[in-house]
Amino acid sequence: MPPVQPASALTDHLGFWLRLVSNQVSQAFATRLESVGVTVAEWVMLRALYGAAPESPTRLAETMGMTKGAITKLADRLIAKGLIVRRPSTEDARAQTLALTQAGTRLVPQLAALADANDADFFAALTPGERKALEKTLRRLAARFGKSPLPID
Amino acid sequence: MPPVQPASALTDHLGFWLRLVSNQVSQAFATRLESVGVTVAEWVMLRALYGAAPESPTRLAETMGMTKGAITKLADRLIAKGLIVRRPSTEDARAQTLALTQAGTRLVPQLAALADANDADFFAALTPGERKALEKTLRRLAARFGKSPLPID
DNA sequence: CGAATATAGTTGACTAGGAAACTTTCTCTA
DNA sequence: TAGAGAAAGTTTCCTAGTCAACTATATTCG
Repeated sequence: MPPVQPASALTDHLGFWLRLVSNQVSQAFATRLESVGVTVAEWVMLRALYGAAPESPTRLAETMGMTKGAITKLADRLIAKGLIVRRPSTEDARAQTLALTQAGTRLVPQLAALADANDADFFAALTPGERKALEKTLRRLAARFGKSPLPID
Repeated sequence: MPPVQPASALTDHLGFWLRLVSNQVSQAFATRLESVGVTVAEWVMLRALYGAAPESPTRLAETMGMTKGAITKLADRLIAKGLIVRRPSTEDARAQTLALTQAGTRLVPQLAALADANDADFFAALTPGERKALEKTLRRLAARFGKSPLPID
């Protein structure tokens, strides 16, 4: 083996640990959602539509941090599952609106309960103080970026 | 709008904030790597091979948290770029080994410098104490899961 | 020893998302 | 008020993964 120049390790970066833990939480959540036949991205869209006026795909794309093309396809899937409906806007002939169906509306609280349980389980190892500190730090970092898209929770 | 049952918001979950910030860091890092024509997954594999004996795809799959199929394709790309080589194992006729080429070996320290810069910039908003606390918390959470795959940094 | 089983790696079918081209409709301005 | 440009959505093509089937070789054990 040739002598190698020093190079920082993957684990030397906070970004690494952030990503590792984030992946673990999301994977655990995805597994829970799977039992209800919903993906994480679907949960995010359903939650975004819950208790809100019908939203346009463009607005959803902005808040969810996805492209409009991705929103079109995600919406198609949720429509196929009967959880949302797409209707032409009455004001703008170009625009569409997305809204929950009754089935979708009924589902969201259940999904929210899964999200609560996942979060509680995952962060149970932390003391309340640590949880608060973590949240504060993360919020601060997130804020540095101005208006950020929602991640896929 | 029908009366809705209460449902926790996306932002009520620590997992949400973790994911949001993780996405931001990774996106920023991906942008830096793009200038060198390397993806984040490629960086992880290159770094894993740096200063180490040749690795088998199976071991890489475990440490990188990807399937063997994904490793095959990722390795194909790095081979096409001339950064790694694949050779049959001398001990096991089924096995392959992956190792950096000279070009790959030369590249890794540059990529590590990009990773360092990305991390420094991103977490510059935190005090040293906060950074330490964040790292400690993340390491603890990560450890709860026993041996975890590397995430895509 | 030889058959069953396990393991290494690749491949193909599929999924989810991004980027950019495209259609339709709207808005703004000369 | 016509024409240029912007905006809303969809569609197409591409990328990067997963999963499961498959081939080839190793290992185990009756």
